[in-house]
Amino acid sequence: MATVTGTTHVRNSRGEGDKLRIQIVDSATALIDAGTDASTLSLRAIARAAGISAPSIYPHFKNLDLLVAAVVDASFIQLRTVIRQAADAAENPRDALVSACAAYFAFGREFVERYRTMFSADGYGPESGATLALLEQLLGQCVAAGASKSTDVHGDSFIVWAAMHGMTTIARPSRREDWRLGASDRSALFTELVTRLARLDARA
Amino acid sequence: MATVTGTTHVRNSRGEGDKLRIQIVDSATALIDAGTDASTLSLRAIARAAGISAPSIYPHFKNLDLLVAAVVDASFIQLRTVIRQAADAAENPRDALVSACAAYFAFGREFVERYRTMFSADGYGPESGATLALLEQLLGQCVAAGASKSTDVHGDSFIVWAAMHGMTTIARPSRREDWRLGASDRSALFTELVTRLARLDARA
DNA sequence: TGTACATCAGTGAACGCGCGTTCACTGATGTAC
DNA sequence: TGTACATCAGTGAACGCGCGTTCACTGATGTAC
Repeated sequence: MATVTGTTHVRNSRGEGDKLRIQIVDSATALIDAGTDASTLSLRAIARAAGISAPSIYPHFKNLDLLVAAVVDASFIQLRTVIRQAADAAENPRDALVSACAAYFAFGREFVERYRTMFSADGYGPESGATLALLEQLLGQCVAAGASKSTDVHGDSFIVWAAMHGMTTIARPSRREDWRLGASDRSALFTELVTRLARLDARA
Repeated sequence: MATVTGTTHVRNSRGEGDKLRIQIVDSATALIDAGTDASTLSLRAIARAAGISAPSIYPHFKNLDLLVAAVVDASFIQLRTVIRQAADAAENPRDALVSACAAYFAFGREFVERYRTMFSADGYGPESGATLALLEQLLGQCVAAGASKSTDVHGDSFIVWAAMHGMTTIARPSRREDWRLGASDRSALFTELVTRLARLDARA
């Protein structure tokens, strides 16, 4: 785990005190991305990383949970943006769904601890529902275009999401190395998982 | 979260000091099952729950991580037993696999925090591989009996496992209540997920 | 234009708390003679 | 059979630590007159 050394904070000028809020969220995000797990993450550690004193956090966040909630919310927005970009870059609904799912997977694998934090917080924040809704919309477009045989878009998008979540969290790097994946590699398995659950047609 | 009140410990007689080890593991398990999450679980809390003094843990466990590892190992054995019983009670390979998966899901939903702990610890312990191997064996029997079209038992059992894991961890009670599952309920979705990923034939 | 003042951004010291860990100990009990 | 002793199971007090939170403060800067 890398140690996040605190940059010394330069005092914001008058009327710009709210800037620190963003800096605090960014520092907390960096701390989590550096591998600090939920149990080690403390208000004081975040203050150190942000280069400020611990009491300076209070004007911006009443407690650690609300601070983490802000990180989680921002992360869900980031995740949704990444998914949407992947979908928008695709040529057809089927590719859009598959690419979107791949982007989700990639996000979770890149920001392991943050992803975990996003799904550890109670209620997942209001942004998680929007991410699922986006997935549902993409699957709906597949059905409309005749690329998916799904007859329950609502339910199927949920199981796609749940299964992706499992694939994202269970297959961590440096774990389960004793269990070889043989000929089929992990991302191929991931695509296969999405294909079957979304009831996509076999590739032409 | 229920508070686990410590039973007062009666001193073991001579030569039976090892009994405390089991009592400590049991107390830690009870503490976790009562909703104590990983960040709150402490050596002292476990000692309190077991009705002993904190230093009394040291002769049995060098540190908290090793104690939790013991809980995790025992839990994987318990999980595997539950799965195996479900499979053994079934009439055919297909039902065996589906029942085994349902048992897995039920375990994870009953012992939410413990399940989470099992998959939070580094390396998952040596018992997790055995659980996966059991799943693989069940899928293999489905293929042999002509109940599954899988051509990659190794890979397919992995994605079944990963997807179940996602379904187990993401669909927690009291969460996502805003997102209604409509006509199709959760356990039906779970069966559907297993059916598709294990490439089981449509029911007769 | 100059000055007094209110406000703002942020600090440093201090508190009580639960934690992991250590240490010397206590008292019961089996065993050797 | 009696007694001294070693061993065993477990304790209580103490330590230093990082934490969340409070409090009175500091010093820069915009604003009113």
